[in-house]
Amino acid sequence: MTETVTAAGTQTGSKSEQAYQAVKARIVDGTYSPGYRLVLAKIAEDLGVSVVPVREAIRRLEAEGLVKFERNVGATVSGIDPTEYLYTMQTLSIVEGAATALSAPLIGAADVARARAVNEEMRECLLHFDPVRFTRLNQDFHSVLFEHCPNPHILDLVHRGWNRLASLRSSTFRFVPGRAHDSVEEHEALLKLIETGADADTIEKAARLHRSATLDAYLAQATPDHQTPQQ
Amino acid sequence: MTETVTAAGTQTGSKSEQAYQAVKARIVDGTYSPGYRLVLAKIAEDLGVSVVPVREAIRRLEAEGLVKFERNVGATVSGIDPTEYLYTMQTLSIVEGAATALSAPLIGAADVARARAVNEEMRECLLHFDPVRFTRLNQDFHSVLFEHCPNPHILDLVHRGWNRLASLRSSTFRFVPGRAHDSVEEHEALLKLIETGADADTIEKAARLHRSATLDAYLAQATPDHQTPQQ
DNA sequence: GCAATAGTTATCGTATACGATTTCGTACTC
DNA sequence: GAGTACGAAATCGTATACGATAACTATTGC
Repeated sequence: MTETVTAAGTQTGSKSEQAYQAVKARIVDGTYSPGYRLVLAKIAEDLGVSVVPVREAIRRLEAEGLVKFERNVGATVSGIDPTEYLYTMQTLSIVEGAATALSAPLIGAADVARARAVNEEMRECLLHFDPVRFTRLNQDFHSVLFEHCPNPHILDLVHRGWNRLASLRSSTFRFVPGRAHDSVEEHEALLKLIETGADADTIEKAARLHRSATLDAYLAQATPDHQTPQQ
Repeated sequence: MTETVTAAGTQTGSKSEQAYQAVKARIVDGTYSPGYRLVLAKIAEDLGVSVVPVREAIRRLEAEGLVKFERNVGATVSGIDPTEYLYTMQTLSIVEGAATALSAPLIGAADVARARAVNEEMRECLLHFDPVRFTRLNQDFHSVLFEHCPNPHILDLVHRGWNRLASLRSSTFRFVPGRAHDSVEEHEALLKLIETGADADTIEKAARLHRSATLDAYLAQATPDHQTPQQ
């Protein structure tokens, strides 16, 4: 559950799929960092397949926003500049909010207990802080909440956003010290809302704010003062 | 503005792009209706290109949900069964709500006037009802609202949803008589909210309900009575 | 007459090959 | 010495070819 976030159903076994998984994994785990030039022939050789399936894989990754493809030039791992980051986080805020609200009525006591256990692990993790582990736990926490999501389309959008963020190696938690602590508290508050059967609107708003707060924290440290980053 | 809804930047000129546009157009305009079997070699011949770019185009369409692709079997135009329709409309409700709320502060008096003009055209269209024209005007109306949307990702999600729905030939308006009338009134109410500078929450909620109401109308006629269509 | 199986056909998946385009380096001119 | 033009190398885009897989059909046995 902790590794690469895989989305919808994909056929296994095909070289194309194999290439897709391989390249995606390398992007998400940071082997190919933003700006890395993806040369079809080179990747094909590395994976022991021809260029055709590799090309197909790259275009799939492009559709997911992990890769930027330019005609007759080639593909590069798409970094997320501040503007893109803002777009992605804003979108995530919306779809995560919706996913949480839709899932909430289907989350049982056992699920809440699991999520709380993960969150307590995160709380402990705050002491001798490890951003990588913290980020992974954070994803686990939300995965528990979302696993009952009744709308697979929305869930898919959430996963895409996560992969997008993962391609940035640097977790926001690393840069904004207080954020990790706040995050744990927000998780607990969210669980309380779910337990008490709060209405969908309240839960959605809380879930949105949880993501927005991370975005705000990022913006606060990224843009020293007055200047708004975009629009 | 009224034709196929095109999304983000795509390279022109390539055979692959050409195939993508051609097949997409045929799906959206109904030449290839849901369930239609898309044979790569046949399409390639029709378009005067080889199968490779066609294959690439098909897979792009698959990523957008317009086509269903099965390994070693082939591609078919993906119809939307009631469940898929529900997922799509629910997702649209959310992203359109967000898109409207985000756009609202950027919509000027001139834009409102244009939107209102379109809406009045829709109102007239109610008299001698033409579902196709009505649907197109409906899209125009919302396009005016969204053209200032500051987040291209969200706008893209809206467009994808629209294309998905377009692949169903049958507009909801055709099946649920009262819906078209209500829709026009909801548009006007939405414009009033935007004009008066209502807060984002209010606008978002109104925009969501606008879409949800269409979904509810569909469900009401699709499932005669008690039975919930899914989950 | 029906079911199971073997053979055939249609279609996909991938490899290889080559033309097209871009990029980079070098030489030449001003 | 700087800028431009030419050429070579790298890489992409697409066509063609062939092996692999699944769907279809006919035949055989019960």
